[in-house]
Amino acid sequence: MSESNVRVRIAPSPTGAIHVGLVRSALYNYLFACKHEGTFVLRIEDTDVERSTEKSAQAIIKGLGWLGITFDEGPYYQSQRMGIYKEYAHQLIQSGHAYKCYCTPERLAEERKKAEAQRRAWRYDRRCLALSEEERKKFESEGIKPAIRILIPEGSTTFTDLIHGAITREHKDIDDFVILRSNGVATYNFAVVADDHDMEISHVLRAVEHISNTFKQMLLYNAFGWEIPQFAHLPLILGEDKKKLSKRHGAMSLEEFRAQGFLADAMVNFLALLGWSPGGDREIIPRQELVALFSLERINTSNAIFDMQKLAWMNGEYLRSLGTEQLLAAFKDWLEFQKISLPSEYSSPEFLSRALPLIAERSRTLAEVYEGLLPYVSDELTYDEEGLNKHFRKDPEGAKERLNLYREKLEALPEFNKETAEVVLRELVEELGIKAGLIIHPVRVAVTGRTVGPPLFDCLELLGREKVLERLAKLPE
RNA sequence: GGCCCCAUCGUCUAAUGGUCAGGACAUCACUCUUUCAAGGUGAAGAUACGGGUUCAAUUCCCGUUGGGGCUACCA
Repeated sequence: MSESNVRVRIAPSPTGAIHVGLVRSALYNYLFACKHEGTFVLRIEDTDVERSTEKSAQAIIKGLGWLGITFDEGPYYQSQRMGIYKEYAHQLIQSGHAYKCYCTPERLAEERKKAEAQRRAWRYDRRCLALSEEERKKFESEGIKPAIRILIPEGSTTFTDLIHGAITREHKDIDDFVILRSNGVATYNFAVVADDHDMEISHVLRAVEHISNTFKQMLLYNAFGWEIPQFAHLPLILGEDKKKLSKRHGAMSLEEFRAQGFLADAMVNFLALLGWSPGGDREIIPRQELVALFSLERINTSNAIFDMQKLAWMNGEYLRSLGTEQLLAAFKDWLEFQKISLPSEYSSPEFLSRALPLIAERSRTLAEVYEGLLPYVSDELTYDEEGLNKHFRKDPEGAKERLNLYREKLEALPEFNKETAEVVLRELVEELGIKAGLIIHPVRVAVTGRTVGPPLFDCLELLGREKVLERLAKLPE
């Protein structure tokens, strides 16, 4: 397969939230396709009619689109290819590679249970392989619909994984697995092979849990006489408890990350480095460079634990690197995603372009930016307990007096801005012969409710004189 | 149980048959500073264990242990 014919795919089941494992697989496929100017196909595995929804399929497209991961082809839907699978399955019976099985699920389950009790591996015993025409007729007349099983030949199968190297498995360890259920619906391994063949997939990049499926799938390719794609099995992403990521891990869906205010570029950068490295010490790598640097050979073999702390750090790096305009756009996008609207007087670019950079500088996520913005856009202040204790309750009268003096100076100012606000504060400090902190800290608590935030005089300017005077007059208890 | 995959600081990782085993996140200290961030400086912290091969192994081989995956008429 020449590199110009690279065709890759992801094949998610549309059954709920978008898992970061899927996102990472999608990203690697995407990077690989971009790098080789190949084609990236989306295939929706919706054969599980009970759980699959079109809404979920759309969410996958939208979510990956947010990250800038886009498809060249598809989505194809497996549910629309049922007839094809059926035809292929019968083709395999014709050629002697598959056979009908009338065994009841109950009998199979029982045999399996028995084997387990004896600590013995259970393989299908091929009871239906040598059925006579008569016996078959009898089952059919009883209304029993057969499943179709593949006939696994003797021997062993080896493939060269692009990440792990050669892997071998003995056929005696593989069951004559069902390819078409008695209800006529293809099983996963069968549909995957039919699809990957029909869609001319050249490289299958998927999670390492599929290694054992690979042998089954290769047996199917061989039975059809089809060309076998290359395989690369990606290491797993584990939760902080070192367990495979699952619903237990809570906030691990793409939507959740977005809701928490992570940036698409940071997510992409972080995920790219979780299981792959370009070598050397680089950490912050823009998208275009990821494409240029990406290679299968440098994908790691061992599983990786998802480190929220590092993601948060990286997101902060990206957040701080944003220009004012980009920051505004990202923030508005986030507000919209969260269905939050700011009071109209505070949603102007004029105000936000002054406020956001000050706050973003000390934030790691857009949710934190919003949190930091609250004192400036909301009429209600909640005072930080620690701040009250530290700056008011120790000496209530003194604090009140100092703040009143400062308030008077601000009120008398011919022009109110951060420079003049600082000048009069320095004056006052000089007059009283005290340290600046004795005024600065209580003022910050009085006007923002908090002990932390942007430099005080920036805060004052942002709030505007009216609001500052009002909040200084209404001191917290 | 059977089969398969994996193993460098707490975490993500780099590196080489000969290195003081490097970087980043997190942690701690110092610094900067009106607070908080950010920044700067520094500290602590890893080749799982046991055998080989070799002048030399973290690197190659085997085993042990540990972790993970699969073992369905789920995907």
